[in-house]
Amino acid sequence: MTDDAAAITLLIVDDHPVVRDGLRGMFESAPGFRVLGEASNGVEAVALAAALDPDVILMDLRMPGGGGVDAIRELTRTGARAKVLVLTTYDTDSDTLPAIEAGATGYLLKDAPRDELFAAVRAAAEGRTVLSPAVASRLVSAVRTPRAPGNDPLSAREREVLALVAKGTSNREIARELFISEATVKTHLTHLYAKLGVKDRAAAVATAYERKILG
Amino acid sequence: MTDDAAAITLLIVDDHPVVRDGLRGMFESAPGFRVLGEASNGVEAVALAAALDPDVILMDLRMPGGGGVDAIRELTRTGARAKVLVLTTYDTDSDTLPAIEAGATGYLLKDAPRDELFAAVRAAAEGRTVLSPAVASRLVSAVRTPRAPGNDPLSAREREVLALVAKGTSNREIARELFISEATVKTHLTHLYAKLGVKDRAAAVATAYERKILG
DNA sequence: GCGGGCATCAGCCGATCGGCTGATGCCCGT
DNA sequence: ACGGGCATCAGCCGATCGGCTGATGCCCGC
Repeated sequence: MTDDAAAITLLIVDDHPVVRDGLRGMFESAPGFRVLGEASNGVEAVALAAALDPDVILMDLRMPGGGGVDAIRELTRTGARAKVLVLTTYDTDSDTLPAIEAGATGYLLKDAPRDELFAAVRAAAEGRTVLSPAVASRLVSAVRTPRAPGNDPLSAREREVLALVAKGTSNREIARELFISEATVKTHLTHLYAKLGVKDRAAAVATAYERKILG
Repeated sequence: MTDDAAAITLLIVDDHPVVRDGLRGMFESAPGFRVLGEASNGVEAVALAAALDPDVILMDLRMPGGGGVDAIRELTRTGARAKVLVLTTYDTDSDTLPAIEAGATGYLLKDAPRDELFAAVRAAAEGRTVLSPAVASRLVSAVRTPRAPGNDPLSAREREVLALVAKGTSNREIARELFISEATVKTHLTHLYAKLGVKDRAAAVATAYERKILG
């Protein structure tokens, strides 16, 4: 079954051997697919993609030594023929949008059923976009809000709250510090999370440092 | 009562007018004290301290436009005669140790009873150190642990966890990402909090950026 | 004068976090 | 061989957080 002439050829990229084995086994035991190789990080992936010229690359994000997003960007830049199907563990992954912007054809969660995975790979091979429901809904909301989810300036009050958060101040303490209620602090936080495109205070602080809002 | 020749002269520094009024009223209605002036930030405080030459400066930390710690450092550097008594709202304040290092003579919480406050000011005027119990216990634990609570290098694993925290990853997600249990993630976090001298993930991320561990 | 951004507040809820206590195994340096 | 740093894990608990829904008042620009 590995020499099916019409088979869709695959490259598997994941830093976890267990996952690679699982995927390989799954696709090798199904008709219509052929696994050409495996890579354990983004750099390897780019090299192998050039050497093996697969139809579809199943790619994890967040790998030591060459992140997935960078690899996708590189593949896109060099005009690789392969379609990239991102296969990640959590939809909460903050790299969702960057990955798609970088040129990923699809974005699935690892807990997707086998059949859904097969269908997704076939769809990706044809260039059709496949998104898991959670990611899809996130995308529409991102589009619905035309603001660049990154360059939205924070209000003075929001920066003030953020600065205190960076010092390890709790919401209640921030409230007393600024003479407002805890509810208001939470509102400010919710707003600045949205503006920064993050989901908790730790990531907000990190993003703020990256963008020179703090520091 | 404001022209008592033996009165202890005071400078009140706090960004909240309410607090300044409260302190002024408290000390003006008590014998043995004379309030020379008020400042609402650190810069003002340094200037007024030079002009008025008070015995004791009651200083809040965390003020807009010139933080309290910087002001204390400046006063110490210029060899001001005044003793600085830090008067802050929470003992959770992360500036506790820096303030004392900078040269503060005492450190009290604002909810201290009047008499305790008076006694503290008298003690400060004589150069004796006064610490609120919470701060005192923190100090001993800081001394008990001879490591500089700031320069303790993180282990590779701790840095790994911290980097994920900065991306907004939850403990559970980090656990799966690194193939360890959530309990272990929490252990790493507790350790790196101690090493960085912070109390939550947001402050850890901020400190890591400040020290170029991240970014 | 109306929409919209901003700041303020309320209450509920489940999820997550952080503290505490305690334990095991590994490796390294003395 | 012993101590110590590191990594791993458990369970309990209260505190905190973040999401959700909804509301008010202010000010500004069109």
